Amino acid sequence: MQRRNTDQKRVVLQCIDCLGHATMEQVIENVHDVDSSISKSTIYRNVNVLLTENVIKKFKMNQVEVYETIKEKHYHFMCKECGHITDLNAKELDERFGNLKEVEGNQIEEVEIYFSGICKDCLKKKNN
Amino acid sequence: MQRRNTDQKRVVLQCIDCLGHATMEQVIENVHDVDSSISKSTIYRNVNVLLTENVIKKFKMNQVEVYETIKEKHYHFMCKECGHITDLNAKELDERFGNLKEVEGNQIEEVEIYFSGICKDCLKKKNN
DNA sequence: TTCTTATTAGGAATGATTCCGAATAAGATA
DNA sequence: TATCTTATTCGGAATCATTCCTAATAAGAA
Repeated sequence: MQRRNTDQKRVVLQCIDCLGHATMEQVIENVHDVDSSISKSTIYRNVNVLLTENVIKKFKMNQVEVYETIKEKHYHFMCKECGHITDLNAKELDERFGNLKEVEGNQIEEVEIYFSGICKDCLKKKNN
Repeated sequence: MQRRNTDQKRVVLQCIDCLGHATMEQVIENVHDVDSSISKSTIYRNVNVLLTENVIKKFKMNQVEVYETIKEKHYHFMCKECGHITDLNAKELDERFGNLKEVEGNQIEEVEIYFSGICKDCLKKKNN
């Protein structure tokens, strides 16, 4: 099937990209801020199209489903206080986690890691 | 609120326990095999009760939401060929992952790790 | 055994997501 | 540029998992 580029698809991608991390609810809200005539079904469809095109990806942590555009490899940290998700630089963590190829006879192809705790900013607030 | 033990709750827990890892669909099916008069809403409610009581936990990997009883700490490996989930012994992995307390200024309290790839059994089949 | 009230069955309500069909428009072709 | 094919859109209906509601039931304390 020949894919087409539409304004609607561009808006959906742009919203996910500039939000950084977004729930479906936030994507819909943001898209409607830009153009409220874009229907929900179009937003859902384009999110799925972008997922199958590997332009964005979806993950879930602490019960929250989140979309983001695919950039360099990194990990996620969610703050239990403020709920904010921050990207963690992959380098430092990859040295630790990246070279695991086999565990108990099973061949490992992917490792998903989600960190949670208290973020830098909330730690500061607590110490004041 | 004073919690009560009911047959329905016991059946729900027993089913999750002996299934090892179960989707909600599998839990419902299994509970109904034992006693088809237990209503869906009762199953859902008890699963949620067991979650808040920290008797079972829920996690999601590769788009599949799974329930299991809480036992010793371990990690999960999902096979991309057969879809089966196996537990990985925590010891070996904890030495590697367990002692990370801080990354980029954020205080880490929990680390969730999900492995996927090709399991022992599917590797064997491929090599035959 | 009695009494309080947490729990249940079962069906209705909810809400997120997908489906559908006629209208529109992307983009290939001449 | 005009024409044509068909992917995409809108928007409302359909779907489906989950939660809510209410009268009836039963756990477990007294």
